[in-house]
Amino acid sequence: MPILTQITKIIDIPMLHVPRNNSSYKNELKQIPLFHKLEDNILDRLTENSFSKIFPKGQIIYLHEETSEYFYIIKSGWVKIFRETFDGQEAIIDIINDGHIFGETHIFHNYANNASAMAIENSEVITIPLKILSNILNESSHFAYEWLKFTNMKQAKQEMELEHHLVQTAPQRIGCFLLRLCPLNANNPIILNLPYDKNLVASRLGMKAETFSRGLHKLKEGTNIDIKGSTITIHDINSLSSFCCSGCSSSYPCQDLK
Amino acid sequence: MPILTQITKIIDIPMLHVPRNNSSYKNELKQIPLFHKLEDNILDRLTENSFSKIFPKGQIIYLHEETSEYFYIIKSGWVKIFRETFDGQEAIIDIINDGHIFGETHIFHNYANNASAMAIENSEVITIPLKILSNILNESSHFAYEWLKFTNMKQAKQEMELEHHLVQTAPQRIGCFLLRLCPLNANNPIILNLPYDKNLVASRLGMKAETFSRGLHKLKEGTNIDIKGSTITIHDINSLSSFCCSGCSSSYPCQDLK
DNA sequence: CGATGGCTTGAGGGTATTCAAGTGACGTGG
DNA sequence: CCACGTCACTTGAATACCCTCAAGCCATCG
Repeated sequence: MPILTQITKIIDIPMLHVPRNNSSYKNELKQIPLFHKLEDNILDRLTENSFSKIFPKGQIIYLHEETSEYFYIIKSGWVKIFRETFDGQEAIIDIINDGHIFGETHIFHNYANNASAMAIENSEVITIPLKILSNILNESSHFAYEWLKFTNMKQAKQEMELEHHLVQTAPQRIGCFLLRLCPLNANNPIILNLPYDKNLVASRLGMKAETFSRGLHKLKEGTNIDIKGSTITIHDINSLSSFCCSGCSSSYPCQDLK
Repeated sequence: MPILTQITKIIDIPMLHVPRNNSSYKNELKQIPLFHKLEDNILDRLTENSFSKIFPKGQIIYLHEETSEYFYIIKSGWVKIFRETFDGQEAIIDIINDGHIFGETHIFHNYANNASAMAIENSEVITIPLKILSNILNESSHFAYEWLKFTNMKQAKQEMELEHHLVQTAPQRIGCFLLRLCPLNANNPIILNLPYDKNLVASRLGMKAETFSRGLHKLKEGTNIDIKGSTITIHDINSLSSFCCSGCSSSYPCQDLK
C-alpha cells in the first residue's frame, strides 16, 4: 500500500487510549518469557510510565525514521514491521502477534525508528518509554544479559530468514512457514489456519500473492496437504518437512527458530 | 565447496599457534570500537586465557553445530561465515575482516555454532573463551550495554541485507556493495579494488558468478563505472547511488550500515 | 442483485540460473 | 622463449522460476 494511503488511514481512524492499570500490565509482562524472572522493582519501573493503546486494523503505529520515545509489547492482534523503498516497494521484516516486542532497538539508533510498524488486525499494545528501558539496561547486568539473550535469538531467526531467501524456492518457503505454525509434538493430521490473509502471508514470505497461490498448489502436489480457504490440513508432516528442509541448514522441528 | 573437500583441507594444512603475548592482545582489543572504553581489569580478564591462531586460506575455523568454547576477533585476513543446506547449497551469512568479531552469539545457543566459519585468506584471529565473555557480560552492566549496542548494530545490518534480497535486483546489489566499499566523503573518481575474488563477492551477494559478471556490466552501462579486472573506477558516485538506492529504504551514504 | 474484496488462473515477459564453451592471465616445465 | 595447464572469469544458449498484467471466480455484504 502506498504510504499516502496509509497516512490517510491515520487521520481517518481514531486511536484509543485504554485507561491505565499498572498492576494489570505487570501481569501481562510477567507472562512474557523475557520478563519471567525479572525483579519486582524493575517491573514496577517498566510499567510506571507505560500505557496501553488500541490500534485499529490498518493503522500505522510508527513510521520509519521518525523519532521514537516508546517501545511496544503486543497484548493482542497482529503487527507488521516493514520498510518502504524509494521506488515504492515494500519489504516486510516481520509480522508478529501477542507476547512479541517491537521498536526496542531504536534505543541504539538515536531514538529513531529503523522501520515502520502497522497494525494489520485490531491490536492492543503496551507502550513503554525507551528511556526507562535504557536506564534499566544500564543498571542491571542481569536484565541486560537476559535482554542480550533475547536479542540474539531474534538475530538467529533473522539469519535463518536470510538463509531461506538465499536458498529456498517459493514452495519451500511456504512449507517452512506452515511447519513453523505447527504445534510441537503434534500428531497427523495437523489442521492449521493461516494467521492472517494470504496476501500478507505472501509478502511476509517475500513473494507475490499469485506466486503464493501457485506455490501452495505445488506444495499440495508434492507433500499431501489439503487446502480449503485459509485452512490447511497436513496429512504427513514428514513428507512436508523433507520437501522444505532439504533446502535449509536446520531440520524440523527447528525449535528455537520458530 | 562440498564439506568433505573442506574437511580434507583441515587435515592437509597445519594451523599455527602464535606465541602468547597478552599485552599485545590488549592493545589489539583497545583499537576495536566496542572495547574502546572498556575498563582495564575487564580487558585483562578477556586476554588472560586468549591466544592467537593463524588459519591458512581455505581452512575451516569451526563447523555449524559443533560445540564451541571460543569466540574470535580477526587481527588480519578475511573470514567467511556460512551455512550449508542438506541438499548441498551454501548460504553465506557474512564475509568479514580485521576488527570484526565472530562466534560470539554461541553463548546463547548452548555453546553450539550456529554457522560455519572459514578463512578465505590467510588470517590471524584472537581466540577468547566464551565462558569469560559470558561471565563479564553477567557482571558488568556497562559492558553488557555496550555489547547490546554492538549486537543491535549487527542486527540492523542484517535487516538491511534481508531488505536488499527482497527488493533489489542483482545489479543493484552489486552497486550497493561497491558503494559500501567507498570511503566516506570521497571525491570522484573513486578507485576501488574488490576485497576478495569475484566468485566470493558473487556468493556474498547471493548470486552466481555468471550473474555477477553480467550484472557488473549492466551497472557499467547504467552508471558510468570502469571495470578492469578487480579494479573498479567510479566516475560519478551520484549516478551509482541513484541507480542502487532507489531500490532501498535508505540512501547513500547509509553510514552505520556499512 | 450488484458491488466489493480476496483469491485463483492464464498468458506473457523478465531476471537469474544452469550447463557448456571460450578467453585471458599466470606460472611451470620443456 | 614458447608450449601447456590451470584458474578465474566471461560469454552464449537454453531453461526455470517468479513477476506482471489481465481476467475470472466466489463468498460476503450492502
